[in-house]
Amino acid sequence: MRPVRRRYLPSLGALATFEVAAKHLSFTLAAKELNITQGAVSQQIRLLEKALDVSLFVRKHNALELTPAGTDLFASVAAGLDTISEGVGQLYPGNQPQTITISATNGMAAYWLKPLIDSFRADHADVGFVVLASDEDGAMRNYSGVDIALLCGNERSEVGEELHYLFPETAQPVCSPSYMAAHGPFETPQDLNRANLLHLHERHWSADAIGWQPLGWEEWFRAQGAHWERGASSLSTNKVSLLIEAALAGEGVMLGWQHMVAALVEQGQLVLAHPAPVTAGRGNFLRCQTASLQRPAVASFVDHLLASLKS
Amino acid sequence: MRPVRRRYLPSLGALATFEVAAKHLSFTLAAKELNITQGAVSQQIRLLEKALDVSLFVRKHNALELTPAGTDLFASVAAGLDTISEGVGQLYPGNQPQTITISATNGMAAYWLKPLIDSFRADHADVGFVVLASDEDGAMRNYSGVDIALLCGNERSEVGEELHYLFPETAQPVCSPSYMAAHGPFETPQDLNRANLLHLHERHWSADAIGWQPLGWEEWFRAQGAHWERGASSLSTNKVSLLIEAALAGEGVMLGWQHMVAALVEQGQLVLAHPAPVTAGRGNFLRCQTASLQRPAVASFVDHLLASLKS
DNA sequence: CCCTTGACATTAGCTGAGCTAATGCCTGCC
DNA sequence: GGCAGGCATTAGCTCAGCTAATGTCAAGGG
Repeated sequence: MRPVRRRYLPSLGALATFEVAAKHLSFTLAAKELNITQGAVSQQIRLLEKALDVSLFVRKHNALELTPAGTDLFASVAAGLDTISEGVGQLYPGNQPQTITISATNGMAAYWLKPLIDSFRADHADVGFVVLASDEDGAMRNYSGVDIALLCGNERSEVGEELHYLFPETAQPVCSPSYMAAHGPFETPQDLNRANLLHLHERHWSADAIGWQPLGWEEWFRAQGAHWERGASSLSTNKVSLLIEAALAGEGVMLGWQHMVAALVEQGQLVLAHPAPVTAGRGNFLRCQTASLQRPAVASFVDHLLASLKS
Repeated sequence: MRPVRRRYLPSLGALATFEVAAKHLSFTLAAKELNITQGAVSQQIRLLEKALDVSLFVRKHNALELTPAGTDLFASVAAGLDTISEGVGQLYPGNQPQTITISATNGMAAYWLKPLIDSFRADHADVGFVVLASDEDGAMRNYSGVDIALLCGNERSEVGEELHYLFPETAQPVCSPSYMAAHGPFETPQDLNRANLLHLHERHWSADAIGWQPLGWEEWFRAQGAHWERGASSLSTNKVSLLIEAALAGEGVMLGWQHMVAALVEQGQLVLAHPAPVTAGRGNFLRCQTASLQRPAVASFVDHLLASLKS
């Protein structure tokens, strides 16, 4: 049986989808934020325009523009949803002082999350964090005990939780500038066969909290259509931190996840040994309990985190 | 597949349902306004409270009260939906001067709708009305040509339209005060056998625009568990207006639909010959095109009409 | 000029939120 | 004690909202 229309309005969910699409001017990015497919966004917008009997977007090649009607509607829908969100948020007053509990894998926690927390705390010194990191203990992802879980995979949310797509699982070869000076440059993928390739051991991937297909040098060479000669390596470990420290020390070349090494590359501590990436068909997500999101600090942090992905 | 949560909010449709329930302080009345069952409202509110992890209502016997959290949420959700409604309404500017086209049966148009239009125009003198009334022409209900249709039955809305429950189909015996003085009182239903019962002819009920099971004296006596002696009657007509004029003139007793005779009873032109009602298992509805509702005058009139049912 | 890329459009098909219908529970009223 | 009326609950139905796949189109690069 067909849902009833309320307040003479079309689907309120569709209006919220419209708001996200209008914000991004992209159905694809809206789909990512909402964790649904681009086709679902496209269809929902189409049905909304039909129900309202008005065009909201001008479709251009590889771009969207809002129509004047769409611009006006975006303003009022965003304002209306802001009002509603504020009201829902105020159901949970007095949550001070704030502590936010987050779970993540070790590498994610140390090389991506903590810097982000530090930048957040620059403006929110009153908010404390509990960071629960492990590659082995799968229970860390179980989230009755945490506010936010950072996850890799193809996640789904359950009743009572929210899910946000962060970025794809992409890695590139990186090494220290000194290693590059001594052994580089590596102009073709094939050239990396002469480097000391540092390995993330199979045990990392099969650990309980990860449980994914490996994304290592074998996958990298295959993606570039090059032949991996499987030369000797000075290090293979299941500990990402040991790997990164070895790379920083100039020991060799590691495959570095973009989100983990971006800051180090920016600071010049690491350089790209070769620009070619390898991407797994999975993404990184943030999953959060709805109840936690009613706490302003948690909502602020999630906003901060998502905003950081756009800069 | 499960709908995604937007803006960390629970189902926006559920929040809109909550707003209606909070306004009425009744799941039953909210269900009537939304044209869904009371169980659907109850369930939706229960799931909303679970998702928010907060109680919004205190359930009392035959009554609801808003909790403090519910009161706060009601204010913000109503304000948010007002903002969104206003934005949607403004997609259709420049609809001046206003003309509203309404279809109804003859009796409904003459004895209920027109007084309502008059009271509305007291405050909206710039709005004109086209009233299309017929008991015979079923095409009047076809609503590509009308903004609003007043209907009797168990209606359903289609895509692109809204439906509102107005009131049940209930009738009571009425006559003029002079007839009452001369022939009354009628203390038991059986007593009405000695009155001149005025009849709405079968052709009225089988007319194309109505097409319902009759609701006449036979049904009234049966509902009271009394015996109808089928005495002679001075008038039987398929025209409700002729019937009402005969009753006003003191010719006899008619079965008067509450909504049609309420004003005449209030003005003392008619009195209840007997208070017992008969109710058909159907209701009266207002059905309206979504596109029409975007016009402010139409929306205002519908609000006026619905508000009049509460006083 | 052809191929690739990336974003929107569309469609077939799946599924659980949202609904109905029925019934139970509970309290106040008569 | 029985009735009335409103909320709670449940079994079961269905289509809105989604996925997955594919088509279309225009811009950019070789």
